[in-house]
Amino acid sequence: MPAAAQPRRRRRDAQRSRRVILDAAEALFAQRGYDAASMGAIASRARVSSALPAYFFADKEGLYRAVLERCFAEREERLEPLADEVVAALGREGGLAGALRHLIDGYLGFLADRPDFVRLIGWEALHGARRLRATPRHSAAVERALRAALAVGSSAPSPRRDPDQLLISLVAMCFFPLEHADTMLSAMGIDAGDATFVQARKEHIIDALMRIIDAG
Amino acid sequence: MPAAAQPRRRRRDAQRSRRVILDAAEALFAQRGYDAASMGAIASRARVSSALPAYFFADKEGLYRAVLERCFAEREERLEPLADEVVAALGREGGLAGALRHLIDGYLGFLADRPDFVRLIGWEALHGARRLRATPRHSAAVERALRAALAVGSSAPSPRRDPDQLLISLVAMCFFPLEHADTMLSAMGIDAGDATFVQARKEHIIDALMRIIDAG
DNA sequence: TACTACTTCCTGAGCGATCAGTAAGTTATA
DNA sequence: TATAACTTACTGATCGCTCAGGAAGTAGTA
Repeated sequence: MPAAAQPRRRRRDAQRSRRVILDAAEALFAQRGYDAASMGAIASRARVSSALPAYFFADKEGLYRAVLERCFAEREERLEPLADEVVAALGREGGLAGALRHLIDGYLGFLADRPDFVRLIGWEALHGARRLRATPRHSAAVERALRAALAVGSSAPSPRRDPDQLLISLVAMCFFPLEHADTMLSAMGIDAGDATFVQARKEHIIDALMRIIDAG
Repeated sequence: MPAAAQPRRRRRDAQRSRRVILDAAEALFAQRGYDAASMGAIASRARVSSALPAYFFADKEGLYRAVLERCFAEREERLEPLADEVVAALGREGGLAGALRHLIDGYLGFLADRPDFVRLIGWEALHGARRLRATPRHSAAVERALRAALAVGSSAPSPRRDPDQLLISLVAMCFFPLEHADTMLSAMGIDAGDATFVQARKEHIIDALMRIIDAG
């Protein structure tokens, strides 16, 4: 038989199996949401039997939590160094403007690189963040960077320089177009993936934040 | 028999039945999402038999679409007059500032009055707005008001005055805190329903937009 | 008014499909 | 051989939907 269909029995490797299951689960949970992502579909995508996910992660709930934990851990790995860089940049010549640009650039870059993360957060928001409460979910990285930036600006406290409000607006301006690419942006005739739009969006956000902070 | 358990057969009323079914469906679709809102639960909440929703609306899909259509029609009823008022306010003494305040006030008021609408849009966004394409979904009201406001400001065209970018930021700043009350705001220790926060949020948005537009 | 014919509204029961979870069995590896 | 890795087969529950039929209302006719 020349090159017959080789069953190609794969070597047993629990770590690898866990990983491919987590990958498949992340993709399907992000794409379809918790309810619509069936264990069978996850197993099928991971090319394992339908019972293996439950073997490693106890049940669907456990698998979902493992996905969340891995996503949030990755967020920390990306945003914590970013915050350090932003704080460092505040002391250099570019000053506030350069630091703010680095912050927005890094944050938007993270969101663009991790669409699954954005979608998982979206599902969680609609589910009242019930499953989020069990996971370490507070990333103070962006907040830390923004507060540091505010500290070097004019020191006059003002309602519009309220760090909380500013942080919400920052995240909103970055997050919202990704969440609503198929609703609002599509209705406006905008392709959220278009490079020109993404660049214009970034410049708009940086400029807007500088003006709100009123630096200079 | 003194006041025995009266079955209280209710008078037949197709219009009323349609309405109570739509009300129940809207509440459950908004709360749980399309998949998790079962026809049985909807019927139960509407206090009708489990088969009546399908009798009136053909199937679950039809019921969902009817809910969406009613919600979007109500949005038009609220936002179109608002846009007219904003345009009218642009000509008066308050000028740009007053008009912008009226716009944000009205838009935030609508969103606060219709949490079901906000949540339904959220579910739709995550589902790729598949079911939204069939309904009239484009409300140009806010866009119309904003463009009119921009026209009376300084006429210099600038990237930061790009009406599209500005509209996205406006909606993002208003919408996002409502969508992510249980995720980001909760993680920040903020109660999104707190009156003080809501007021501060409104002032922040108005001030931010004025600064981005750079009027005066 | 009284009766019949017909339509619309509404219910309860049940069918087929899907899903999460489990238990028992099989194979690879140490 | 003992154990961990993995599969196959199965169960109970739930869901969307259909269907037969009954109750309520309407129109026509006398």
